[in-house]
Amino acid sequence: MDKIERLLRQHHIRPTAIRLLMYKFLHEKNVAVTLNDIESGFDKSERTTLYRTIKTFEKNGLVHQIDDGTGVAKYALDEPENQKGNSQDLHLHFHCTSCNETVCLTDHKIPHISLPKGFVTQDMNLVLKGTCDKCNRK
Amino acid sequence: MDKIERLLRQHHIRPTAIRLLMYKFLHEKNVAVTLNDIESGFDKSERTTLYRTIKTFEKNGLVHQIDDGTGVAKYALDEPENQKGNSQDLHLHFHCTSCNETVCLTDHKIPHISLPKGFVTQDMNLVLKGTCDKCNRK
DNA sequence: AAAAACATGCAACTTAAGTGCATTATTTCC
DNA sequence: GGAAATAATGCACTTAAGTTGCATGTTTTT
Repeated sequence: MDKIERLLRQHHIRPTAIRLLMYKFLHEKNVAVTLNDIESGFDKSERTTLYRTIKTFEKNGLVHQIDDGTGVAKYALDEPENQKGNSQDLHLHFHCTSCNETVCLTDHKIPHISLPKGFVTQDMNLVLKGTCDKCNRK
Repeated sequence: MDKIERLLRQHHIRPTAIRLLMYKFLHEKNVAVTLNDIESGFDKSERTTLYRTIKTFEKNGLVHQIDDGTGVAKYALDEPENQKGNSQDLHLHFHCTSCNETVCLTDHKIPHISLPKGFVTQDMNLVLKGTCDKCNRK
């Protein structure tokens, strides 16, 4: 409890009730969640607040937004190892078209790609799509 | 003119006036366009029609949709060499955060990526973000 | 030329994202 | 500790993109 509070403070986020709850919520999930997912998990609070909360988390480097091609933004906690270094976490994401879940594959880094002359890369986004381990076992 | 008509027919698309115009429009551009871009280029026609036209093109393998992270779907013509083979065109896209243009880098293929056991990949999406050659020259 | 199939245009709906502003809670500073 | 300042929350509303239903118009088929 104290631990989460300290973590939020480290990121310059005031640890309000909702924020603590949302952090726990995100922490329990091991998949990326949409704002709707979050909303469903919080009967208490209101969409706008949850929206602004996740945006605050994002701005302060606690979560990253994932664009998996479904057209809806998803969010996942930054892993601690990525939080330390200020290097951007260029891990890839896997989107399962069967269960619609998206997971971070944090230990799969995106390979370096050489571009035509004049292009400067600042960021990248790689999403693999297919069926995940859970769905393939069924 | 006839050439485009034949091309559409080859893709089982009836060559109506709007479709011919849209094909030309897409062909002239060398960047991916949004539905809004198309709309702006066609005072004549209506959003719904343009929407359905581009979707018809997509369904019949004439264009591919690109999700560059801006939250708006973009479309670009499939290159002829990709049309022949039925292998999915796994080229990558570059999105310029300065001019907001997105281009297909068709000769840059996405490298193979090995996944954890149980994951089966069917498709993938790689978008690099940064500044393009034109913007860097300015 | 009539029937069938398809394309187009208009209106309306859905969903997600985002903003303005009043109210409530938390810090800061004396 | 209490007042002022700052920030968080909740509600209503707006925007933007995508999408569908249906009536009308056009093309194809026979």
